[in-house]
Amino acid sequence: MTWNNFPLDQLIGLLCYILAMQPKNEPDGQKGRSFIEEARRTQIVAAAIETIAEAGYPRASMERIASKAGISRGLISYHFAGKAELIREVATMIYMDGATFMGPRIEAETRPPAQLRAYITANLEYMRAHPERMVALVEIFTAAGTAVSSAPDTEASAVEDGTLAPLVGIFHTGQANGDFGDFDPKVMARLVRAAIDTVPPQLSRDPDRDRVIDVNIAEITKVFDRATRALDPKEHQ
Amino acid sequence: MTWNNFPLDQLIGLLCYILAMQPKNEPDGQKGRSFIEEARRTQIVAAAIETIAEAGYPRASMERIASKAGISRGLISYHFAGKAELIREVATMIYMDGATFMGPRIEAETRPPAQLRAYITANLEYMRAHPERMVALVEIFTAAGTAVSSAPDTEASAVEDGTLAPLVGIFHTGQANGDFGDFDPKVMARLVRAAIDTVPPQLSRDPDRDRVIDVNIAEITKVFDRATRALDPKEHQ
Amino acid sequence: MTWNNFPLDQLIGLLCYILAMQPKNEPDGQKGRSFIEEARRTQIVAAAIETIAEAGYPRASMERIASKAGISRGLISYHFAGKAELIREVATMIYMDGATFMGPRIEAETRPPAQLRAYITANLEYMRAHPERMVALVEIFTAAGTAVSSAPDTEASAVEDGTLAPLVGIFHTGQANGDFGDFDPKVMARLVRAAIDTVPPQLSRDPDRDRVIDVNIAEITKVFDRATRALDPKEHQ
Amino acid sequence: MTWNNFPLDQLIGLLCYILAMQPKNEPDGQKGRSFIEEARRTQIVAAAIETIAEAGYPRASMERIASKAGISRGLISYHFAGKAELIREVATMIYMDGATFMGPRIEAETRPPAQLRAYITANLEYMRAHPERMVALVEIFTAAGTAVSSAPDTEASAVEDGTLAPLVGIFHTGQANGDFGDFDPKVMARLVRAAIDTVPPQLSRDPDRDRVIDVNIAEITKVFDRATRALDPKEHQ
DNA sequence: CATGAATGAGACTTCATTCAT
DNA sequence: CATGAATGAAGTCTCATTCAT
Repeated sequence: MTWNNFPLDQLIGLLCYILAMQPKNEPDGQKGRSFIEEARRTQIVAAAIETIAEAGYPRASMERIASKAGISRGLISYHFAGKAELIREVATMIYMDGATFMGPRIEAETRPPAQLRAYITANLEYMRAHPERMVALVEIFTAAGTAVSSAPDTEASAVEDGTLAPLVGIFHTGQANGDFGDFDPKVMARLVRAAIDTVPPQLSRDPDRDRVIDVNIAEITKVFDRATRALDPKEHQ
Repeated sequence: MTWNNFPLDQLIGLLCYILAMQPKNEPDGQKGRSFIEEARRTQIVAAAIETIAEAGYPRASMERIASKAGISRGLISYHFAGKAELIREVATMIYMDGATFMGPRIEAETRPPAQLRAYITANLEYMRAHPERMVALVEIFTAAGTAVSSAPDTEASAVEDGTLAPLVGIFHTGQANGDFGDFDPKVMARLVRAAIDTVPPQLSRDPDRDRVIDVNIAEITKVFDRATRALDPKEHQ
Repeated sequence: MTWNNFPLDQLIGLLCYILAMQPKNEPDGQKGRSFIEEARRTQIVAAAIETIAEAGYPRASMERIASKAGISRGLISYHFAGKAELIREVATMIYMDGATFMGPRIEAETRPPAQLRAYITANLEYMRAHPERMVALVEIFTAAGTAVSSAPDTEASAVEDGTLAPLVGIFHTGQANGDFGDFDPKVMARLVRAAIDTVPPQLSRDPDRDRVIDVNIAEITKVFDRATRALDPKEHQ
Repeated sequence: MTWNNFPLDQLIGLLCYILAMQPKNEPDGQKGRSFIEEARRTQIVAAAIETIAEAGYPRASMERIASKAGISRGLISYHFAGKAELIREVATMIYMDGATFMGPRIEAETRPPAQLRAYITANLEYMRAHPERMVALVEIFTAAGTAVSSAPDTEASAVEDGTLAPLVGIFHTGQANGDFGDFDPKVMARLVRAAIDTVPPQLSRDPDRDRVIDVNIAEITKVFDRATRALDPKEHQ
């Protein structure tokens, strides 16, 4: 089982849900987009990330994003059907990039406990490399998340399922082979994500980014190592 | 040391931080308020909680809150100095009520590990009783938190410190007497809170509230029981 | 000709115009008002004067006036048909009181030039005694004056005529007996009033009230003494 | 010393005070403004002047100004950062234009008494040409002046100093060379301005604009000519 | 492909006024 | 006679979006 295939599929599933959240659905998005258009979209998404990370989602108006990108408001509307699509693009881009960054690191491990540690560590290392991206993502998922979700049971749950899928997969495998103890995989996955999502706000507050990352890697991996491992001494180590 | 005094003091410390976030600080606020006024304020706060829980903080406009309460926009302005004061009241009310609910349950336990379990359990039992309150509180602390935080190191950190103080206290005590192992109390407290704050969104999505609460109580207490306890000598190293 | 009768008549004429500016015209106002009612009205008017003088007319809301008086908003509405009537009462009260204060001082002089000096001096001495009243009056006549005047030629002109009448009378008399030179009495009266109305804003700015009053009395009387007196050396002195 | 340089500098000083009254101070404002934008700004400023002159400052809401200009409310916000900036622009525009109009006329005179007459005459001639502008300006400086002034000694005094500076300069020069007698230059300047500011309200009331202007030019110049000139030796004492 | 002018909805607040008690 | 609860209008501002150029 390669990580590259497994979770990326799941992520793409997630992204389809995200994309499906808005009615205006361009044919695919990968099709007839010129080079310039793609470059502009990338530039705008980058500006949006910076703006959201610095000013917070509620203050990230199209105007602010545009001026951060050095372009006009209208140009954003030209390239994106609306603010919702832009935000979706931001989330998608960060997810895809994050998966590319984290995938190999998790794939490098063979046993589920090590994969879990790698998952946590890779997430936080990605934050160390791109703090503004993760800050932005958390902003979007908190501030914008509830604002967007209107049909409670459908979309939001699906998005969550997609987000948690990689972790749930690790837990299932580990429980099957006895590396992990007995717990609800989905609930545990949610706790891991919540723990990881604890970090971006700290990065906004604490200037010593490296220390924050290091401490949290140590503590979070330790917590979930203990929380998930099988209890029987014989099985352990 | 009774829990009644200890964490309530801490919570009041938190509330002072919350109140201090806004300049207009009435002498006490508890003074000459008529019965009708108090009733209206309570009604408006309740309507605000419902609105925030249902529509999310960003969509909880004064208009929506007013119409949920069946009153006019102006009446809210008559009873509250502004939206900020209303939101502060909502947060304060939930915190105070939550402290009243949870205090005795935590106080009933004498040893830190049991206090930690009681803290988690009491939080989630309170959510079972008042799910919309906790949804609203999380909305406020996420959506509004980032929106408000302009001075990075001052307010947000102070509010967080206040929120985490009771847990940090438990951890310090338990580490001192050997009940708990070695970990960073503040980071661990943040993880516990993050785990608990995982639940309100689930309540919005899953109609089977009791099952959600039960499962999460079981899993979260188990996770942090394992994560915090002192290592058995034979397991160590 | 006694000053007491002459200008007071004119002022009452002015006041009738002022009162006529608003449709709601109680029978007379002097009639069936109880003692308590009169006391309340006086108290409210005094609070309005203070509030306007301190906060400026635009900021002098009914709420602020009420709380300055230590009573409720509704009580003002009970005693006055509306804000317009209250403001009219304020203007009327100040005018009447000012006339009572200044009348005898002007009447004490027999020749028009001395009456003019007395008029100016008495006005400024009244400001020294009751600066807040004059500040309030100027506030009302500037900020509120234009806001109220809707029919250009009718009311505003009438009010102005009434205001200037005493001075115009002095000038007519003085020109008839040769004490004054040749000039347009109404225009000159307007200049005298404008000069006097220059002082209240200075009182708001300069804490040394006495110096301000003294300097202005000296300069303004000197200016209009020179400006109005007959030119022929023989007639002069 | 040319008048063109002297008072324009002073006026610019005044404008700096006005501009400094509001925190948001664009680098220059003269920079990259398109032709259309400049035209719209001019149109909006013109509409604001008309509205203020007709309805009075307190009734000159953004809505009224917009509908007078035949545009939407939002468009004003698009071109001006807020109402304060719009009003500042109005004041600035009138001042600059007035200075351009009046400067040469005053500069044409060499001796201070003639300059004073020219100052008064030019002011009133400008009112003849643009009565609504002066009405608006007086409205702003009275109604808005008191509304804005919160710090007594700072802004209001500074603005007043700037306004009076040109006249004070004339008086100082004239007193130094013996053309003027002994009086307080600042107080006298205030009286001259008050006299001039007497005229705009008359224009609102009297349809015969030319007569009003002519009479006031004659009377006001005469009054301050007499009031300021050095006393003839035989008249003295 | 890009701009920026323009709109209109919506949010928060202030305020004068009314009315039941 | 007095209170204070309540309303609704009006005002300023922000913002996403549309559209002519």
